Amino acid sequence: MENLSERSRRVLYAVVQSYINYPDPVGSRVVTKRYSFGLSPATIRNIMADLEDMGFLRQPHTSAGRVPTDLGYRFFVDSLVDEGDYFSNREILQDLYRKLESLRDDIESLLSETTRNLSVLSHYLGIAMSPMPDATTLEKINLLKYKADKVAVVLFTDEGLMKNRVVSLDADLSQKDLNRIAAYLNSEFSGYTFDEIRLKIVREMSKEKIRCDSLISRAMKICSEALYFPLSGLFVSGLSEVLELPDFADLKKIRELSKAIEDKHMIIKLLDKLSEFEGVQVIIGSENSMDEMKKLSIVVSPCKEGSKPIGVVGIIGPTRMNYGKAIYFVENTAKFITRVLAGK
Amino acid sequence: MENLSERSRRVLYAVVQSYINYPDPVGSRVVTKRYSFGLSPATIRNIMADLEDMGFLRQPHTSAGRVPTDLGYRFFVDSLVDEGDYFSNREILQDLYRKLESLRDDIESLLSETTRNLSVLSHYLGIAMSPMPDATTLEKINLLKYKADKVAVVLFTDEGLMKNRVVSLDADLSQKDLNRIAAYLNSEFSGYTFDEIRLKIVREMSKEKIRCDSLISRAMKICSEALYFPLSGLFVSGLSEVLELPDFADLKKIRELSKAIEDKHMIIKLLDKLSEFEGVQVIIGSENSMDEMKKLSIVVSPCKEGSKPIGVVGIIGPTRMNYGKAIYFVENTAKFITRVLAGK
DNA sequence: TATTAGCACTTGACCGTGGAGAGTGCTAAC
DNA sequence: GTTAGCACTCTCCACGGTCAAGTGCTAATA
Repeated sequence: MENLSERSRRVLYAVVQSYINYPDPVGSRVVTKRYSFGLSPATIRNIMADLEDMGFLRQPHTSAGRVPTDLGYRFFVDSLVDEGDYFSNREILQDLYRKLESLRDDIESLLSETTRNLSVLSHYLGIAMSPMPDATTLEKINLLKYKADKVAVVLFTDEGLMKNRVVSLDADLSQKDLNRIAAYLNSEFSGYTFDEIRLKIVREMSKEKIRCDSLISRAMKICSEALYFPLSGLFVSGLSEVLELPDFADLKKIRELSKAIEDKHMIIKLLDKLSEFEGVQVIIGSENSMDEMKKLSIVVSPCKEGSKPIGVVGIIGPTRMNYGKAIYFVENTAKFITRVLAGK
Repeated sequence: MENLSERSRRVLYAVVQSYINYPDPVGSRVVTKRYSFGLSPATIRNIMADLEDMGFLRQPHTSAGRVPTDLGYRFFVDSLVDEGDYFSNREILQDLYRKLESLRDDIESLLSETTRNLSVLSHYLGIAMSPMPDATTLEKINLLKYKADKVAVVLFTDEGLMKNRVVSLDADLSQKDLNRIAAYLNSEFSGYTFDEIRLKIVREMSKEKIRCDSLISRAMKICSEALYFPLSGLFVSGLSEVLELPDFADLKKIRELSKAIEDKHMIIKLLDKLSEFEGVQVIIGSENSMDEMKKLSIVVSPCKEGSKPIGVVGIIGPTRMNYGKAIYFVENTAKFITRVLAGK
């Protein structure tokens, strides 16, 4: 990448730019016309041939123009300087954030509305994930009696998230009993991550088999059931937006896409991995290790409170994506969510 | 419909049956071959022409076979007697229900897994909706202190549903205060539907302006905020299943479909209307008043406890749907959900 | 009178052809 | 090093002709 001449860079940049704006392979003529180089098409052709040899461009077929490879996009994204030509969007975003702010106490709605809005603005898929329960720490646990043999377990996490589950009991405990159990659980588990708590429970339970203190073992049982969360909260929206793009004009690609976004486990795994890093990240096509995503690009940013991840927002689209815009939206939205969740 | 001869009925039935199994327009020949009438194709042609005049069939183009109209499907569905040739599915369903039973305490997961399974079994879209909060009645309300200025409101409804919301306060109330407020709210609102409660709140609040008892007005404020639910829980899944069908082979239809299922409000409105009725209902194509659904069919059944709706499950697919199978699945699944939620 | 055989007709699907257009690589000239 | 010119390649699309399916109609038949 370093051995690219300034001129070659500019050509590559122009090709990517043009292809992002118009979904047609770009030929040497349009490069000279749309981007005023002082060069003839023939010269550009030579440069483009070089860029192809280096793996930045490719030709769909012999007599077509060139299209960026994933490597080409990578170069483009890396050399993308924030040009700030999205100021026109700034006000739209501000407006949007004002509206979303009212959902600050309902993280599920907040994220789901956020993805919807991200998808409408960007015309790609909007995604968001609330933090993985495993990595978050328990602040407080409450037990509420509910019907004769059921108890509602309400969990508060340190980042303002609330989870709840109903657990069936094998006996009819009074609210007083439950309060005692809750107090015990709080003294044992408060401040630990859910992962740690699960471990502790396993250890305790094996001990309990011997001592068989019914209150404690009951407490453990309730807790271990309550900690079973089927899925982290994942929100994806904007399929109909994406279907309007020429990139998904044929049935095969649509099927791939729909399979990809139905496989929530895969996306969660992916986002979870990405949530550890700092700032906006761009994963382009084949850079992605997940097979289903090898023809898509992802722009994500974790929302962090200090160094602790408290969620992820992002955009999924074709590799031919307007990365500048996507990064701008994701970056600002992540900041907004961080502010709302952590803030005040 | 009554003036149809037995013979015509049989032909119509055969056409629908054949078209449901093979997505090609059916001609007079296949009717005679696949369904052993003692008649020649020519005779069948005459009958089919009559059926077309009566609006049960139509021709995609002059030299193609016939395809049922929505009216044709309607006839088919209405004269569908439960033939019980789905016994082979009975065991699959039993297995499935056994697995789902473990989710009995988590209505969200239960419904979401149910739709996923319905879609895989039927190859259509599986849908489910938890009851509309408006029509359900409050059993108990709990307030839990959470951070300095926030309170978690946990609502139990009579049908085993639990909803919760975090509400911000303008003052730092102790848990004791909250308990008093909760007790007051329970005494006032327990046993009423959320709709009624909303009304009562509005009335109370206007009175309170004058009397200005701060506890009560605070209670009302908390309650009214907590009662704002953004959406009833709607679950739709199986898009990738549906995309395999020949009925959604072209881009335009896929776009329509994806728009339709992204418009959750529309579906909720629709299901809500349908949840009032008894038993399995089939809405075929243009019978549906919603524009987005005019090319789709819906098979739904409410889950009821006594006369009170506690949810809806169903299937959405093309009008060329295997209605027998769909009805069988929906009927049994609705019974299962009813049993799980109401039961025991 | 109801049914059927026969036939002409219509239509969409399929397939090869051929021209237009776009874009290339190469060569030779500047 | 750059560029004009040119032959070449490839896709796209419109055209036309054949094929098969299925129809409606008419006349013959039971």
